[in-house]
Amino acid sequence: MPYTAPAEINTEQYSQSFITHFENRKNIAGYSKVRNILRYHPDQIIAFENDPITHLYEIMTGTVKTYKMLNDGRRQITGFYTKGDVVGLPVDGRYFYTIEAITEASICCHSKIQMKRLMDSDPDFTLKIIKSAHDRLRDAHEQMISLGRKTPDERIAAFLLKCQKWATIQIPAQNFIISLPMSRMDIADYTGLRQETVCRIFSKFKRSGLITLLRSDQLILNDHRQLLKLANLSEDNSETIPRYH
Amino acid sequence: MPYTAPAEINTEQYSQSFITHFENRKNIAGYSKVRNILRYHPDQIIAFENDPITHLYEIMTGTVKTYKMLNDGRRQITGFYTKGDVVGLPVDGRYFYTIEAITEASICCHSKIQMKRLMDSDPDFTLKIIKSAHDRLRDAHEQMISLGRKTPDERIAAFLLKCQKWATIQIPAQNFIISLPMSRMDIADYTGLRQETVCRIFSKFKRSGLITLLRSDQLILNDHRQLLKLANLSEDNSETIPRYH
DNA sequence: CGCCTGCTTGATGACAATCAAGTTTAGTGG
DNA sequence: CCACTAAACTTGATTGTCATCAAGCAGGCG
Repeated sequence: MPYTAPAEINTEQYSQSFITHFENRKNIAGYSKVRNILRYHPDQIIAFENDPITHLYEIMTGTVKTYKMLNDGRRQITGFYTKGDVVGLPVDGRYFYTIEAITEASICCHSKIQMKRLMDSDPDFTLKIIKSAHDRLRDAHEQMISLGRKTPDERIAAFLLKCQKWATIQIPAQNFIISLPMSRMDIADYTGLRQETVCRIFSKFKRSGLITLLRSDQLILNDHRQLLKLANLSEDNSETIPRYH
Repeated sequence: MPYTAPAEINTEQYSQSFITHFENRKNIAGYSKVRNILRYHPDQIIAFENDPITHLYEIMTGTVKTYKMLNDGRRQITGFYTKGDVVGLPVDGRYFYTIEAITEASICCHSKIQMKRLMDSDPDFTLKIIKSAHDRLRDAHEQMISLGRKTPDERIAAFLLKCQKWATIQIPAQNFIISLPMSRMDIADYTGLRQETVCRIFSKFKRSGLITLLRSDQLILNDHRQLLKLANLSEDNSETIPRYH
């Protein structure tokens, strides 16, 4: 896959950034220097595994994935990220994952150096950075029990509920139609299954009325309660579940 | 399992703490107030999943594990920790894992409040906190590709190399004998296998000469090169591999 | 010594991976 | 607008592998 440099776009059209998002105010020392929004195309790579860490990335729009690969091509997707998610930490070291855009995505790239400087002057900001690390770590642990101990059905159920969560973030309120921006292969590489198995479970859930498949990338969750029960989620997702009508 | 409060022990006999460990100096404002070393017995629980976060824990001696459980008893061990490892972050929220001692362990408990206060006054200290979060996150991602995409043989190989790393930290230099403080069941719950499968792979590795089993909890790695190749580790572990004689 | 717990080995079966064949969808050009 | 192509998705048939069930073994401790 050829690497094409992402286009730098006008930052003025974006009202949000890492700092405003977390701080709910608009001006901080060094703000404009840090801010740097880039637009990425599907399948475009944002950062490579093992490259030195230079930035942390805040997703503004679109969906992004992180993954690790083995030398023989086996791949594990370690996370999907949408609006508001922050990938990376301002530390010296190398990325232990590749970051790749799934859809068109605008991403705010914060330089590590500037982040460090900002941390010195603003304790609240520092806490937000640590909070984002905590979020990533919670996700990772949830995924570990999924991969290590849950059945394929449970993993897919958990995945679907996660998708719903993202949907409610990107398109707040209403709308029960959930879009899956990622391919079946991506879902398989996230859940530790094969794409055929993912398909079969989707079909099974459809037959049992648990979900409705409008298209291969659009579905409706018909029975959240059942899905939640099946997913065996240990984290409390109740606050993000829209009410039934 | 009955919960018994850990014994508070004399802090004077310990020369190291989170701060001195990371900072290489001995006095920081609030230092003595933060410092609080407790001793835990095997199988004693240090913190429960879903309890509010009150402390972060720095392992001084012994081995500790974190795990998540499903309501039907399935368990995933998400990490093992030894001397120098830090578990937890100074954020508001709840532990998303249970922390339990495997061996006798002395643990420095740093109160979240004090940690936050310390972060305000010392940017270097803050960076160390973030670094420890980064380390935990790297481990988690490595474990995700292990659980999701590696074969049982590869997972055990990776696990054994990790054990060696811990051994070289706890007992620096020489000594090729590696002690496994955890049970077969623990290894199974860490690698996403069953204890019978773990046993079989141990036996297979033994038959092939890859390892020597002195006792069920003591072994020697006879062929690091082969083991590394088999483990398919994406992180660079070369610096922690002792030389052959 | 005998019991108990943890570890090891064996036999069998369930289930997801694999291999293979369709089917749908999206994109392209006449 | 439709024909054609390629890629993504879905379904089917078979196999291999790890979980399961079961039995034996070894070490630790009263």
